[in-house]
Amino acid sequence: MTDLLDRARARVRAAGGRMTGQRRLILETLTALPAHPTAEEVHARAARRDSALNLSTVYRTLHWLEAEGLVEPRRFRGHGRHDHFDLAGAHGQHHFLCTKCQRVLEFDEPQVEAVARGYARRHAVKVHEASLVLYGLCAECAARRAPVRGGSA
Amino acid sequence: MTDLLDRARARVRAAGGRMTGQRRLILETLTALPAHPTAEEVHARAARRDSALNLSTVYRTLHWLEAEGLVEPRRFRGHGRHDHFDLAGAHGQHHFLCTKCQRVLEFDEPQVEAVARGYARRHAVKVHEASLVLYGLCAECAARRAPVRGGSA
DNA sequence: AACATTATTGCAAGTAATTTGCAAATAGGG
DNA sequence: CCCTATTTGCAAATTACTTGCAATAATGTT
Repeated sequence: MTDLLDRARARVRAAGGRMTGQRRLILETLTALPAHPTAEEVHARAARRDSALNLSTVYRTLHWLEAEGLVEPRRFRGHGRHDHFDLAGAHGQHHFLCTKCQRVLEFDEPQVEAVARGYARRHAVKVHEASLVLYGLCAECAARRAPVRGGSA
Repeated sequence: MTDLLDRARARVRAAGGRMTGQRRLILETLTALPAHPTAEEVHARAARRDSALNLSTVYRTLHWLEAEGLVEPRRFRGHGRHDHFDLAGAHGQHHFLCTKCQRVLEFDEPQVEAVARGYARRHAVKVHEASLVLYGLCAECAARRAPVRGGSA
């Protein structure tokens, strides 16, 4: 966790950027928050430590971190139209989205990387990232929607 | 292609919706346009046939078609923050995005569905849709960025 | 074929998320 | 400690999409 933070700080330096208090705070906030927060959520949480922190600074910092490859932006269907941000490598690469309760579950699955490599080879492209998103009903919602056979009769 | 249109029309009927001129036009426009157009693009093209067609009608129709399962919405990183729409089943389920030239290539890959089924079984969830997105450099951009070894010396 | 009913449309105004211009602040090198 | 370019806060702007409402038109009924 903090190891990620250190890597991030080193990279920020290497990129020739200035390590301002705001950037440090935003980076730390990203490690403290649960997965895929929105810019508003990062701002709300970081503002607990620096109430002067501006939302546009959060947006600018997140985009800068993204350009440096330190943050991965994501968008989820059914979650309005805002962006979500994760420290690169801090969470599972793939996601399951419940279309009923909007729950988002992360997972990793090496087979996906194998598919990506196969595609890259066959089409002569370079693949830097693979993101699988599954849409469906989570265990709870599925159970509620399709009760056990003969259950309620 | 027109087979898709017919299925769509039947479904619209079955859903109890009225088959208005605008809906027919939007549906036909979706089959005529290249993959994943934005609402603006659908509107622009459809307006060539009915200049009175309003953009909000396009949005409402696309969302309604989505609710009926006839249209699949997508969002691509690096393509601004608008939604893209495709007639369900009209295009490949998965995508490759070139992070340099923004090109989007579609593909199908049965192995992905296998991964989805495996995940569904292990986690007791129901998966209705799986969407894999690969980010990287297309063949052209990869060739331009990393010339053949010893090429320019 | 005219009519009633109610879904759908066009228009204009509204909203949410994000972006930008600019003057003031400040990190980091000399 | 000072200089300069980078970064910040603030407010206004922009983008992509949504909504309220009166007018219009699709479909069942006669």
